[in-house]
Amino acid sequence: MRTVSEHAASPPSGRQAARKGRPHTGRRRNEAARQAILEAALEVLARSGTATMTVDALAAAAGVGKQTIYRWWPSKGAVLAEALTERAATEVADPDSGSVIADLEAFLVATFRNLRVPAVATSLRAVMVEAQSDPGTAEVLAQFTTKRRIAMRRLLERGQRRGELARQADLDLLVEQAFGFIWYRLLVGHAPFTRDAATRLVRGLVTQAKAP
Amino acid sequence: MRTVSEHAASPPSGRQAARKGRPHTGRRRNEAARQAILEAALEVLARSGTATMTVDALAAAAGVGKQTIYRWWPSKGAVLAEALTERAATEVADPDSGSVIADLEAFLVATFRNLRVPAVATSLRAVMVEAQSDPGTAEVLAQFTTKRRIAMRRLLERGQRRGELARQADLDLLVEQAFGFIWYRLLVGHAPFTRDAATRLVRGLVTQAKAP
Amino acid sequence: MRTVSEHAASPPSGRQAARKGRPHTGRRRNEAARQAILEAALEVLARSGTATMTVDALAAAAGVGKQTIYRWWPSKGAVLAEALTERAATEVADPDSGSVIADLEAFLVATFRNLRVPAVATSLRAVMVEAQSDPGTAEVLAQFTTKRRIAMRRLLERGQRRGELARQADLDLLVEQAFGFIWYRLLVGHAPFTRDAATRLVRGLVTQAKAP
Amino acid sequence: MRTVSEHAASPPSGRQAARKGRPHTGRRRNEAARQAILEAALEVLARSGTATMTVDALAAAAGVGKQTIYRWWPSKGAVLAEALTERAATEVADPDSGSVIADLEAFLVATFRNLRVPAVATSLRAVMVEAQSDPGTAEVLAQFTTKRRIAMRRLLERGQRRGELARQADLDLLVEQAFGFIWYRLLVGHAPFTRDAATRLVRGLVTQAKAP
DNA sequence: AAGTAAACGAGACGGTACGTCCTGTCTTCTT
DNA sequence: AAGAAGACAGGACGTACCGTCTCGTTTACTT
Repeated sequence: MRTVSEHAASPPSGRQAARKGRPHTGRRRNEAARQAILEAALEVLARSGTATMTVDALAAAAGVGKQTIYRWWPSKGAVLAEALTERAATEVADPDSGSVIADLEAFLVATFRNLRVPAVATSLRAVMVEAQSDPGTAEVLAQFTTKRRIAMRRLLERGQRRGELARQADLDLLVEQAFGFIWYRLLVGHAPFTRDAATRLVRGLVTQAKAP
Repeated sequence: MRTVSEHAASPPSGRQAARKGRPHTGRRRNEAARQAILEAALEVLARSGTATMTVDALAAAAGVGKQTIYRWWPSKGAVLAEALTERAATEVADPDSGSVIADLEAFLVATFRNLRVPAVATSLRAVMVEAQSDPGTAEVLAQFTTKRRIAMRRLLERGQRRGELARQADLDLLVEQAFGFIWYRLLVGHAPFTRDAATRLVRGLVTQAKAP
Repeated sequence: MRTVSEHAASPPSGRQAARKGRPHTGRRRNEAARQAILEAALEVLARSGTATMTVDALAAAAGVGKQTIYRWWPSKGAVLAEALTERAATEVADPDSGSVIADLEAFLVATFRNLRVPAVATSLRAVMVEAQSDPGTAEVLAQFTTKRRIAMRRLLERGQRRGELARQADLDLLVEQAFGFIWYRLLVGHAPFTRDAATRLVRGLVTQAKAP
Repeated sequence: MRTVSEHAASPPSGRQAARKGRPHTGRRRNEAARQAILEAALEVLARSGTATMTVDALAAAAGVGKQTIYRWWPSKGAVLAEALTERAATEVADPDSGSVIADLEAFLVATFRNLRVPAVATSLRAVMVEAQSDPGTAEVLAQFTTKRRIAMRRLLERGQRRGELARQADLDLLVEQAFGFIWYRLLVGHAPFTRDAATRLVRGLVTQAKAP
């Protein structure tokens, strides 16, 4: 997986193109520190919410100097966002059973289950909050959400190709309705992420997608 | 409309009940200051987003002491929420043309037009951010969003009663899909609130609602 | 005694002249905090030298927010310099026995005794160091040293008026030789501030001052 | 002249003695780098004073890795001290005209002229500052100042032997008064190193030294 | 009219977190 | 092995806000 930090590390490689013969000088990035920071981010957040999620606490928990954080990430939120992205990639699969309904249900049920974990919900909320005032976080969040939308869209496209969904179904709209529903519940908090809610959402989306 | 500040102002009234014979002493609340604060809140926010929305800046912009803010509101977010609620009450219509499609389109086109005003979008984002950490703001936001959901639901119910929508259509789901779509775009910012987007959203919702 | 902080507090009074009718608004400076900071400065420094003399430690020792320090002093060094100035005023007297030799000896013996106290020597060194890179401290140090030079000069002037010293004696030169000797020993540390050293210095200065 | 870096460089030579048959392995010390560092030290210092005199800046200015500095010198101040010592050795003369007054005047006028060069004054201040917290620098400074005191003392001794100065004149005191005067002006900065100041100082010292 | 009490603009206060800077050490690749 | 480059842990810096706490003034009601 291509991470943000790999991207952040790319400028030196970029300079490589400019100055031939100097592919890299100096100590390399410490991968252990990177991992420690990402893990500490989730742990600190889980420990007691947004309040204790300070850069100092993060650095201390990771056993790292603050500068090492600021060297590779534009902000606290960007760290968090990357930590989330990395975990999401390993946790949410891309089901392919041959039936859109089943796939969509699997996808959303798994997502909802994930969101019932308080630490996950808190993390996502925190990233969204940061993104509203910090461009660095906003960018990482944009990448994260885009990746998720693409994942669901691909799932739907398979169903459409198989003729399970109407040819003229507006897949992008469906995807935005689905993730909109999720984030809205996550942020407004008026209703929980029950299994039943997932099922109803699937039924609604499929109904819309099948109609000619 | 019962505002937060009226609620916040109640303790003095509470003391009144406790100590008979002393209905009120001292200077009364300065209504001009209240207005100045609410207006300044929107203005400061519009000026340059969530970042500069500090209590000091708000107080300075309103020409008011900080204590005057903290005397009447529990938090910055509460001020903002009240400012928004007060304005929203005057701006939102409830169209009733006899056709759900027309009504829904009117409702959403108006909403989208509103969200294209930068100051409005910024304000809503700020309230949402504030609500994630401040319970007072969260409550106001909950009231606000509930009111909006009810408004759209009523609109849909009229259509359902008239037989325009399927009897078994999941109206609550439709409402959450709609507002989810809106808030998701507002917060992630990956796509604008074009008129076309509103139309597509209406079409999707109606398709889903009409299917048996 | 007019202190630096009083001076620093003067801008508001200065504005008073500009805007009539507004002699002062808002909470006044907390004199207790000022005292606590000055005392903490000496205490922290005495505790373990220049190393622990950080602004955070100073603030913590005084039970004060960092901002309260930065509000009234341009830098750490300026605090220290003021603390020293304030103490010096109370500790070093202006002897007047009728004999320059006796007075000068009293003055220098007292000064040397003071400099044998490690905390005092450390403080003076620290201020001198700060003054080399921080203009704020430099100014306060200049005031401090000027005051001390004036004190010694007045002592010598009395002797000159009484005819004890040659009329053409270069008093400013004598003063700079004396304080030069002191600071040189303090900073280079090649020899201690013994009583005998004080006596020799007095003899040398008087010899020079009496010669026609 | 035995320099600090020669001393610092001795451990490798020490290892040479220990392990016979392996007189030296690997690359030898780069003399060009040593020179570059010493020159950069003076240049960086002259550029804008003590504030910008950081190890990173020094390394960058010398086109050298930081480790190369730390490999050969115990501290920043030691570099500076060596740079200064090296230069001073070439610049200071020991006048011997046959007259103490003339010699002393020549010595001090030359010294004052040197101190009017901003880069020289800044460097000396920096070393003095560094010496207050770094023992290595303190030692080098002690050597430097001792050497200067001895130079002046020798000058005075010649005069005393020739009978130009009183036999009981306290030469050490005179020397400390002279250098005290100089460092005091250098560090407090209340008055410049004019030619007239040098002359007055000479007159004062000679007056004191001639009196019986 | 005098007294009393609350609200007000102003701004200082104790705290907390921020993002930057520097130090002295460690790591990588080159000479 | 020494060098240039530069990442690392650690820790101080000076700034920005927060929510609270005085100040002296203004306004309104009660005697």
